[in-house]
Parts: sequence; structure tokens; C-alpha cells
Amino acid sequence: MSNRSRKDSCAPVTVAPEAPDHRPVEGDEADAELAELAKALGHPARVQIMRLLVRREACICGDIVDELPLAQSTVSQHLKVLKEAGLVKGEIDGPRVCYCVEPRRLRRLKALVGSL
Amino acid sequence: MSNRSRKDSCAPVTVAPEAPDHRPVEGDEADAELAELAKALGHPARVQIMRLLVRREACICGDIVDELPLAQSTVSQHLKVLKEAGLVKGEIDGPRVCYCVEPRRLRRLKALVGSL
DNA sequence: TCGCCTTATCGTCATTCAACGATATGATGT
DNA sequence: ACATCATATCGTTGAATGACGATAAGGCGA
Repeated sequence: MSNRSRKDSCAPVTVAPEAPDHRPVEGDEADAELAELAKALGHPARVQIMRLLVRREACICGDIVDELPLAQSTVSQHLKVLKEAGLVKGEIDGPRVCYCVEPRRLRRLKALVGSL
Repeated sequence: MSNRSRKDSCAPVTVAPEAPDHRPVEGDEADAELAELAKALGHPARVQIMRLLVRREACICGDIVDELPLAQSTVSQHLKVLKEAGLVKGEIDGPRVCYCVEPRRLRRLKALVGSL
């Protein structure tokens, strides 16, 4: 029950191998997936958030709000978009929420972009 | 002056080395650039167009319209978006227009996504 | 020159997006 | 139980997007 929670749960420091993605990188399905992911990244604020989460090994939570020149509600909206795209995951950690990158999904994005 | 133009001008079959991009893949500038590129890709039709152009070694023009279930004007709009993002280039080839991928820019996109 | 073919642009409409402040929700510590 | 802090959601507004048909623009061949 330590109060310095945050971390532990999220953002594995030593990344597990995680089974490789066998889904195709071409075809209508893949096109739609790439479009969805790209759209989620298609805003500077969301790119910044992704970088923030990638940079800090541990997943920060609302510190994101402090880093961006946007209202808290706006940041929350952007986080929602990223979450819905599966690029980010939020774990409730006491009174706050700890966000971290979903490495699987990020790899998928890279694979799809790489297939172009 | 052969009439089977299309190709020749566009889409070099043997890709020139092209000087590598020295611009940073991080920072506000890069974030904005990634967001811009991602946004351009953020629609299934545009992903399809990109694939089409990548797949065919030569750059096709209005055949794109035939490949997509969209009105000609809509496809033209999507091409405009891709063109404005620099992902695609259009060369006038007689009465038609030959589109092809801008490899430099596509590489840039890959580099930016890869930096995440 | 005239008409044809190809592509871009215009005008319109419905939808989505981005931003904000205000407010609800939910967990903590007192 | 309460006040508090952190986050999500709501409601609104203006701007951007996506789609289409109609129309303009530009080059070619007859």
C-alpha cells in the first residue's frame, strides 16, 4: 500500500518479448487499421503525449496536463482518443490515473507504416 | 513523344540514393511534422491510394478513381490532401496527371514514426 | 476550331474535431 | 462524513472534414 504507487503496474521496465503480430500488413483490414492509428496520431498534442509516455520509462499520469499548454479537459479528450486507438492504456492508481504506451499497438503502427 | 507516356517522368524505377534526411526526429518541429503526415494518412481511402502508388512501380493517374468506390471529385480531394502533405507528387502528362509517391517524404514519415 | 476526355475546383450539406469552462465522479486522508 | 484532489464527462461553439454533383479548365485529336 505504499503511497508512491505509480509505476509498478504499468510500463514494464524490462519489456517482455510479446508474441509477434501475425496479422497482415496489407489489405482492406490493414488499411483501415493504419488509417485509424494515423488519425489518432494526427494532432500535435497527441504526438507530444505519445513522446512523453515513451520517453519516461514509467508512465506518468496527469503530469501530462502540466506539460501541455492545454486545458485539463482538452488533454483528457486527447488521451481518450489515444486510448480508443489502443495506443495508450490508463490504469487507475489510487486517486490518479497512470497512462502508459501500449507497446504492442505501437509496434503494429510501425509495422503498418513500414509496409508502405 | 510516344503516346504511352505515363511513367518515364515519374517514379524512378531505380531509386536514386537521395541524400539522407538530417533533420531531427524529435522536438516540436518534428512533432508537428509527424502530426501533419499522420493526419494525411488518417483516412482509409488515402491509405489505399498510397498503397496503390507504392505497389505500381509506375505512377498511375486517374486509374485511382477506378480503384476506389468514390466519386472522382472525392478522390481528387484526397489526392490534394496527400499532395499538400508532400507524400505524393502529380506531374502533368498530356491531358492526364501522373501521381507518384514522394519517396523522400515517405521515408521521413517512417523515420518519425520509428522514433516513437 | 470544335468537341472530348481528364482532372481540378466550387458549392453544399452533414458530420466530426478541437477547444474551453463547468460540472460530475471517485478515491484519499482527516 | 467531509473536504480535497485528480480525472472524466457534458454542453457549447467555431472550424475543419468528407462526400457528392455540377461545373470549370486544359490538352488532344479530328
